[in-house]
Amino acid sequence: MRITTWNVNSIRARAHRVAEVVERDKPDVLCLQELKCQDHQFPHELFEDLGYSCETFGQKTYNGVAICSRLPMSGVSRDFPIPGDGQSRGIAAMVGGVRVVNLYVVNGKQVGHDYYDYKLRWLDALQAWVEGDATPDDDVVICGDFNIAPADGDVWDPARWEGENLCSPPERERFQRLLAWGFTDAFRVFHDEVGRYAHTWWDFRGNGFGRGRGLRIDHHLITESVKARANGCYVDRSARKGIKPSDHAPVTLVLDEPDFDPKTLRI
DNA sequence: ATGGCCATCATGGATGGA
Repeated sequence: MRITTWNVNSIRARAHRVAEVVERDKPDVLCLQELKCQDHQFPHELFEDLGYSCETFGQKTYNGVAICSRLPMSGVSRDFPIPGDGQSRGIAAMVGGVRVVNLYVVNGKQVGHDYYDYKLRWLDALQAWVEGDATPDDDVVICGDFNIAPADGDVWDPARWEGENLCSPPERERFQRLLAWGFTDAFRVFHDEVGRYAHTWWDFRGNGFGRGRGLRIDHHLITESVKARANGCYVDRSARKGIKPSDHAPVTLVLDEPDFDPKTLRI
């Protein structure tokens, strides 16, 4: 089973780019963030034609998440970890015996901003939600846009980013708290490299992608039982190239494929 | 360089992204 996470930065603006990747890679599960549309505006027909059914949790203009699957989904949850906050940032479903949780973590804007405080509260609520929803013995994958670069090796210029939003100690501590509970950062199971092939997001401004100025902020967190089935995790940098790309690249977790080469890179 | 780029919105400058 392959589970892809991708912040598409508007599904309507990105429909063709998403279809291109999906047709080529055919992931079993596709977790999307930043739909930037309401449920009725989501391109369900496009995904049906590609062989997927989609559960969406949309919102006008901002946020919005969806899980699209080639396999049957059940037990769909929406509107967590802070129900009723009007922000569509969490959706989860059972797929192939795995609890797949798709998150669009609050960006935070800037350390000290109200949005940053909300980010930390949101991450605290996420921790509580996880602890109430699952145990470390369950088969759980939490994936999505975490808006956190966990370590300096995930940042193109750690000195320039030191203490900044996406890299600040308080948010990194919250990421570590999820690991302490029982999750593993799947990408780091298979890759110890730093630099451009370990990044998932590049700023549109100043040709950040072309200059290798990226961060790794999109992740799969997996419990031990899922880790035992994991054979790889790769970033598809090719999706960041070409006409009107998202500023994020898709990241794919590979399960139950013992012949998959874990050093696979999509340049 | 207190910026740059991009998507959205009862369409044009504000908002949010990261």
